Amino acid sequence: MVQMRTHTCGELRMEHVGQRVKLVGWMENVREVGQNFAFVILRDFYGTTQVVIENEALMAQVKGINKESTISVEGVVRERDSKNPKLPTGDIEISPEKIEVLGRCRYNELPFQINRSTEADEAIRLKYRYLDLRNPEVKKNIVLRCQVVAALRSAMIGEGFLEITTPILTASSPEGARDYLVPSRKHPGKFYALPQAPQQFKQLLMTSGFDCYFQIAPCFRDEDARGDRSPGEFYQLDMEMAFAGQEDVFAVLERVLPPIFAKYGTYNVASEAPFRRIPYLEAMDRYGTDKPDLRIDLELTDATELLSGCGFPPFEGNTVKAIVVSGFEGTRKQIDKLCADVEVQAGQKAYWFRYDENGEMVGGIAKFVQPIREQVVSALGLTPGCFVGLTAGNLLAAQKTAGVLRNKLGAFCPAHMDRERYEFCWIVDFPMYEIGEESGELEFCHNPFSMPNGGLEVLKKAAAGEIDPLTITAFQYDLVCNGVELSSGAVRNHDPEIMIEAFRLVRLGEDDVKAKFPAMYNAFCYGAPPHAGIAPGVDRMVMLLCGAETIREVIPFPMNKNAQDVMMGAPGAVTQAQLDELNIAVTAQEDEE
RNA sequence: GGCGCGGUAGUUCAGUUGGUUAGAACGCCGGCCUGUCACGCCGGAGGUCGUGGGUUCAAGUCCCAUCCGCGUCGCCA
Repeated sequence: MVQMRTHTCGELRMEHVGQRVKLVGWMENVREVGQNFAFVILRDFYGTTQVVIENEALMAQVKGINKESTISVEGVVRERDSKNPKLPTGDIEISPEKIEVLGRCRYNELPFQINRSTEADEAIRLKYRYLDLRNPEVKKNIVLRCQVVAALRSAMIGEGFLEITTPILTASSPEGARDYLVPSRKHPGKFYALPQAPQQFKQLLMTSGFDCYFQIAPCFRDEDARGDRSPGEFYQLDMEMAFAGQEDVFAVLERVLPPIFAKYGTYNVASEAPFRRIPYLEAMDRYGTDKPDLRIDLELTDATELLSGCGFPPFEGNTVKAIVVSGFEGTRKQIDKLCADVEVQAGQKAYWFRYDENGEMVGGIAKFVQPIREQVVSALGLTPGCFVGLTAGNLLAAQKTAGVLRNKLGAFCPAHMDRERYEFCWIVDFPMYEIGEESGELEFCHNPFSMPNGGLEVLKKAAAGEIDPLTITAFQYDLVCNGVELSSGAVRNHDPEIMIEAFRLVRLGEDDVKAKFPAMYNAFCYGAPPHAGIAPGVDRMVMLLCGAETIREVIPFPMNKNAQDVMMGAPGAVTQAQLDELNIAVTAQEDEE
């Protein structure tokens, strides 16, 4: 068989000069620099190689080929007259004898220029994703993703974990996000659901006696998108360990992640084990969020006692949080922009004043703090040149708004944020219960599978009214890196008795537990091991590693914000015959374009 | 669903208090050019200003409605 190529476009060097070679690739560019004299740039996955055209026949042929056609070039490698040190193959070029078109590009005008695709509108990039991905800059994120996934697999296997796949077609789960449903042909009126996570399956694997499980698992949730949340589907490094607790899970990821972040990351500094553990309440208090960016050295100060009575109406009777920024250099315009951004993102206003070089309170709400200047200076520890950002509201609103303000201030002040690093932390001790905003009643704060700290005893005390159920914490934890929530995990509740007691506090009985999670409840009645796990998001991890602005840059074929694949035309209409077979009647229809 | 920003040439954008024929860069087409590498120079084609109404002598520009995209909040056990 005749070889299609002898080399790739990235590998020819001076040592190959004189060899006869055959290259294939996309015709990226033609630079005509004289009559019957041109340079053709050939690109494949591995790189680019220059082909020099020096006679009338080949010139005529090349001029008849649209850019981005695939071609094969057969010729001799020779040293360049003028070398290009910027290119790995910049010392050589191909003097062709034969050029053949393999796949003609029928259009001389593309939707966007390949090497500038990242500048084009994202909707067009997604529609022509196969062209967008030809751009080496775009492609490299996907390549990185493959490398990271391979490294994660190899590290987890090295830790003694087994990769086990779990079903994609499964049962709808009553808790959590909205499910993607799949109709059942053989069972009219019944539906499968795509898993929101392999949660129940991995716990069943533990009950089956597999000791350490992991999976690069696809997860499906029908919820709206965000910059860091792809609609529809995403991947998790899902893992679970039997006869293990919180610290065992932490130890595994503390061994697995830092080397991968150090090797594949944009920044090569990553936190070392053990990562900082921050209780949930402390994180909210000091950073105003449960996913703090620890690269920012600013913290929240409570200024309620100091300022709620200062006469500024929004502070009256509210919690007030302050962020003191030393050495602040920002113009009035920049401060206004910052506060406006906070308001858009947090939905609440931020206020400010400055303690200037002359020891005067200036700007923003300065006139309210001027009368109590000395108390303010000593309580907040102000030094001349300090900026003070302020938020107010009920405790949670003041904290959350301050959390947003803290991130903006960090981004604005390089002196207070060393970007070039990966800062990990564990957020621990999440509350088990909360008062639901709509119901006004006690509800599970995160998920009902977590083991309460204190076990059965603490739940019974709460049921008896001896303690406030809101003070119960769960063995539930988040892994956070640079302000991004990488994953949630928990020590699971493996004891049916404790499970029933936990549900009883939210007014659900044993029957409800059995009805909602039949497989797990039944399985746990046959002797379950204590177990714990976690599931870091693969997409978000890769996003952090390559410094991408949106999660779509690390997904080969992402959907748009409205959960549509405009390239494939999904979701799309189906035939009446298909619907009939599934016993499905469509009651409303979107207008077709 | 709420709020914010945006939609003008193939692409990215500019377009003044409403006022002549809606511009630029890149791309495309043609010509010149024998060492380019973001090649260069000259010329050319290319527009339902998202869509529909309205105000006006006159609308890319002002008003109303609507569609689409992105961000954000809700949502994401």
